[in-house]
Amino acid sequence: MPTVSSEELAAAAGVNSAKLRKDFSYLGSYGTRGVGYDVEYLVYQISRELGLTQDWPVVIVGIGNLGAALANYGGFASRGFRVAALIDADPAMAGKPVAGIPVQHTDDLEKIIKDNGVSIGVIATPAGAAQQVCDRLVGAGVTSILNFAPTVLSVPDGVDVRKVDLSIELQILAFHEQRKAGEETAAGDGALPAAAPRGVAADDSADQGPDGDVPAVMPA
Amino acid sequence: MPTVSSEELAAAAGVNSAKLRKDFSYLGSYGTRGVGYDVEYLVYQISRELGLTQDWPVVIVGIGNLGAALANYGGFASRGFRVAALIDADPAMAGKPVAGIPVQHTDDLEKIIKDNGVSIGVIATPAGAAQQVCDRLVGAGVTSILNFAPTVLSVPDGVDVRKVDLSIELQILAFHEQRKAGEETAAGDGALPAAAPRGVAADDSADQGPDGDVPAVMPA
DNA sequence: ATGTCTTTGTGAACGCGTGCACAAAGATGG
DNA sequence: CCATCTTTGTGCACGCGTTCACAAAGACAT
Repeated sequence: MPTVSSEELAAAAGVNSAKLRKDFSYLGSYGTRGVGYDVEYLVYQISRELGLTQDWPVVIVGIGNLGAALANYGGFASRGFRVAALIDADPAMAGKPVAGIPVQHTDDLEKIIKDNGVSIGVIATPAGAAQQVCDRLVGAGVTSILNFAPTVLSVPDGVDVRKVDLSIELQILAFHEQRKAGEETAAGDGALPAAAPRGVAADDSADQGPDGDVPAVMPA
Repeated sequence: MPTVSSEELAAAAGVNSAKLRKDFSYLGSYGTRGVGYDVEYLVYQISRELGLTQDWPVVIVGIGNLGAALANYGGFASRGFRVAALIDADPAMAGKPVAGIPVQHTDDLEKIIKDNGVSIGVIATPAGAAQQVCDRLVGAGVTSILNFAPTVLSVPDGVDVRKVDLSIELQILAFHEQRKAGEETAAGDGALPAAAPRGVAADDSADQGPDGDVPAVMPA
């Protein structure tokens, strides 16, 4: 039986082994002391807990460049997601296949949602249409929404919304870039004391993920 | 002189006023006790600290659906970003305008970077090309990279990389979705004790952003 | 069966960010 | 010039997640 120890896994992932064991313990204990974790069972358990073993039908609304990019994105299928339908408000798009899936018109949104048992919707429309599309999705039974439009959506309780702002990551890079360059240029006219915010200047670890890394305060 | 108090700002943003004041204090103290913050100066200071007043030329490499979506994305300009060039490996793309900017061939990558003084690069290529493109960008002087390709890039010290995985947000939604549905279905065959991980079950606040919200452990 | 050795699972300590509460600062009015 | 009132700036305490460190559990050899 192939096994791995928490120590090996931790080294490979660059995290603390105790944290890893504690995380695993929340899934229930199925490691064997003195041996480690059964690889196959571990993969299965994590996959199941994360929902990777399920089939999640999703609809993408707004088939512009971004919507098309998402429809073509290969990373979804391997994570248990299946693009059940593409929806766009432009009648000229209707019937045209994108990523092998024919685009359907917004008029049929409710029917599409219900026929496919969709509970997750992706909004890739212009900002102006986002809230309206959101309302219709929720009305049709969608309870989780991934929003790429630059708008804060309001939804009833029980509906999850996650907003992805493509420029925020760039913003964070620019913020760090500015710090790199700012060392020699010193303060300009504003007389900033250049006090180091918590953790920002001391950011040595080369993580590649979205984490608390930059001051959170800033309106849209 | 128009002013705002930390209390007003906090109420509008839905955060704690003390946190807000403490955050502002890291930019240096320029509030007036008994009055509040000078709006105009506050906006200027935050904009400057976040790099919004600067002009950040960026290049986008890989003009597929995603690259085109990024090139067309309106949110960049208002944040101080300017798409200086689009680069693609396909000779058929060369010269063709996307979002009003002519696509240039990968062969000229180094020259383009240097001529435009670009320090931030966006990689929207297929996974296979990402590391190679990354190396060339870094070699040409780019010190910050936004990576949309599903690959962990290795870069020398001093170069920042942020990885955006479009499926992770969906994953998080699916995870919550599963919890919503899982309440009545109870445990399956795996005999999971359904112990509530820290903070996940107790997620009442309806935030819409990427924050520590889901277990971090999972290989790519 | 007994001892040793490896690795898990977890109680306890630590560190850090957030929120509370208050003293200091400055405006404003008498 | 002094009193009062508002709002900032910040020391301190609390809560939570991470890390340490070790006892318990099981495998494996003798």
